[in-house]
Amino acid sequence: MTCKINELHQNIGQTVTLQGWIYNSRDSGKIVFLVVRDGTGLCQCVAAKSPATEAFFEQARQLTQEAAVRVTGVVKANEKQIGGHELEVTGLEVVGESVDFPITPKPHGIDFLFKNRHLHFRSRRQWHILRVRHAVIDEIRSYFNRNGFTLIDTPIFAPAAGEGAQTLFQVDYFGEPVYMAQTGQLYVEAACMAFGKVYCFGPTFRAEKSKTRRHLTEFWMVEPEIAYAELDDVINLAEDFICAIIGRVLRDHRADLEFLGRDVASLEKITKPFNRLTHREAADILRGERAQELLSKDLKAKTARIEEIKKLQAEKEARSTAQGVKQWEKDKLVGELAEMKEELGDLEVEVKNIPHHMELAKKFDPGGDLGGSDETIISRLSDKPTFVTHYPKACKAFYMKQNADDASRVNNVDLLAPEGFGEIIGGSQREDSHDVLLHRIHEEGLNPADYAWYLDLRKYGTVPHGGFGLGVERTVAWICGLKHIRETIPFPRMMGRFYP
RNA sequence: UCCCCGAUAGCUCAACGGUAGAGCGGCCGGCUGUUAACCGGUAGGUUGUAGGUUCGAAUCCUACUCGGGGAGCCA
Repeated sequence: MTCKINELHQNIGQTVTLQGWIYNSRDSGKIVFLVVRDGTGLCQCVAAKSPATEAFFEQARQLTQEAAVRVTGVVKANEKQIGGHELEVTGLEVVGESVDFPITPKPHGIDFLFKNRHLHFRSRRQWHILRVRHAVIDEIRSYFNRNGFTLIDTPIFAPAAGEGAQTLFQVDYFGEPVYMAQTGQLYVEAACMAFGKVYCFGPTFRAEKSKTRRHLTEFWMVEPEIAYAELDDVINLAEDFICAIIGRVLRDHRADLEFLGRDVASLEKITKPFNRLTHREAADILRGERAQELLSKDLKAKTARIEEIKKLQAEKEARSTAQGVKQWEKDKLVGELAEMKEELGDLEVEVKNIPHHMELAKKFDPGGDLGGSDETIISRLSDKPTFVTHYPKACKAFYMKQNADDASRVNNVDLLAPEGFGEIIGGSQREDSHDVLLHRIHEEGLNPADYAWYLDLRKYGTVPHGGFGLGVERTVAWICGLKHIRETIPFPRMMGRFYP
């Protein structure tokens, strides 16, 4: 009987066959330990040399990393092992050999791992992350589906430049220039006038020349849009939606988060209501004492941590080269030293940047956009996500609804994830007045002819409406507590990386 | 577009301007409870590319390529 590793607990004492790949193997001459993975988990399979195992024992001893195997054996409960089980092997079939699998259980560099991404996500950490991604995407779809939204797929080839044309990938479309979509928003606006509540969900493309831990050139975005809605409705939807996603991951993927070392308690604090600040209030915070205090406290903590690491480094380095220390301990120390070196590098960059960020915050222009460091400051002030609303019109897109009380501001919202993870949602109420919208198109120097169909929406029964976009990878990075977004997508596309 | 850092064996890294090394992985051998197993042996290199300085360059200088991080911009 074939069986998946995550079903082993139902089969204790039974003889089952696992179909999988060798994750790691060890042998001591007369006993072989095979760690097998099958996509649902890991299981250690043990074969001791005996007349019963004679037929396959030598073969088992020579199995290499990632060889494909069918392993038959008796399921034993064993609390000490991964998953709490062990398989006592009674039969083995090699389905596919594996020669010189490049990714070993030892540390590798990022460049190497992502050049081998097609093999990299067989490893445990990546497997846990991509399972969380799956759950996040599944919850996104089911949240909207159970709340009366209709899925509207929007085109990837888009005719005109929406906003900043420099950030669009241009494609030759039978001799005409078209652009890879960087949002489906204009189209879902049309669709919500037909269906009331809609969402689109797919890949979007940005040609931003950004080489940072928060950027991909191809990423997935979900964009709900609702008719008869004002800014508060958009915010309430976003808040409820984020809680649903977090709740789902906490319910079904706690073990994945724990493997990743995520502080689950901080995710449990993500409950309604989130913080709400206007851009003006955010500006006051940034320019005030609170931001400076936060940053100088941060600076002190990080400087102290650097000293601590340096001390530890010296100790571990001495121990790792000392006489009579076992090789396994040296290996462990080398690994720890590599991690410390990385943390130290990060900390040094941050410590270098903090004074600059303090300056930026102090001099923050209340009429300008929030920069990356400003977002980080705001998002560190609380355990909960923070909505920042009513940005200056000048730094936002033409389609955002002009505020009724202050024409220099728009009814928009960004959601900043806590712990410094930054912006994961951008949204707004849309401009529903034909004349104001047309005026804004002119103001931005855009060609009204390109937006004729979009302006039509304001001519035939225009209503207040709005929506937002949520970046899937940034959300997954936040939930998993990852510092780099590239691990959250199976095949990342970044500046200078499009293989495999 | 700008700033900082890096490139040495398949991988992760060492090497004062003076003969290029270790660990892992591979291969061979040993070991009946291993957890990144361990022990012994073995193969493996045009030091990213092109110039320059020098008696002598992995090491110093210049340019380029590629990668990492950050600014701007953004989800």
